[in-house]
Amino acid sequence: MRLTLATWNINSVRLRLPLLGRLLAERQPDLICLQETKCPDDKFPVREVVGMGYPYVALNGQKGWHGVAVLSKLPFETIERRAFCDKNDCRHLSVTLGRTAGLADPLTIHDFYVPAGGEEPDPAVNPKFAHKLAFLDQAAGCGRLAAQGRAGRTILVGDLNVAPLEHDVWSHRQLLGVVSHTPVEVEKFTAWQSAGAWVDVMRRQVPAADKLFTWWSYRATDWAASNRGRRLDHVWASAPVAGGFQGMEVLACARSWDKPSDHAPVLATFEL
DNA sequence: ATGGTGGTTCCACCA
Repeated sequence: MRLTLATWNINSVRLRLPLLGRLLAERQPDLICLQETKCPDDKFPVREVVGMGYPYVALNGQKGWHGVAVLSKLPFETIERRAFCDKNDCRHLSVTLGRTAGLADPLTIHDFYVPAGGEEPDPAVNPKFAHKLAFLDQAAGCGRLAAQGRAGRTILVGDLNVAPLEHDVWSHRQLLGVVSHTPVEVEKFTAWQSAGAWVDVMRRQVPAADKLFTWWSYRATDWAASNRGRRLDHVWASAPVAGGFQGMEVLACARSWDKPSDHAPVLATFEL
């Protein structure tokens, strides 16, 4: 069975519902993981999403900010929401597809929204950066998650808010001191990836020496002309799933849609 | 050097 999944930091699902409709109509992924929905669960546009052909909806949202959601054409066996750093932030959601989705062996999909970390890359003076580092440590230290990466059929996606490789940013040298690309974050991010032996499938397709971005700041006058991007959104797969990886695409054109998110959707296809 | 949210409806806080 072929499964296409998408991940997208949509930066307000209610404001960008028409863009979500366009993405789903044009690309028809089997499942999409959203981040920064900025929407409490009781205000989520479920009816509209069902009308777009996605009858299965899992939500972990809150008022104002953060928030993740999984929309699917295939039914879920289970839904889980995990809290990190003893906060009630809505930053994680996982679903399992199984027999009812036509899969003999279950597949678990994790949707993460890692804290951005603020401006100042010093945990001693910036509690948001301290929170980001603690979150990465906790994610890396989560034994169940690591076990799913090492032994299970699992995919982990989301806005992980770290650009780990030199060519995941427009200028490695100029961003070494900028939150998202600092050595301390990259070290913790890599430790998380190693703990679960996760395969970075985006980089399986695009060599590490080539630039690869998923996010472009709103602050640039012309995002495409300056192309000062970063790869903040990721698709990780456990080895058995990565073995069936068919390809991925960063839908950079969505960054030029009317009233866009500052993140582009990423689509990935697997033969399961 | 922009954009979204929510309450202070213009401004703080977050990304």
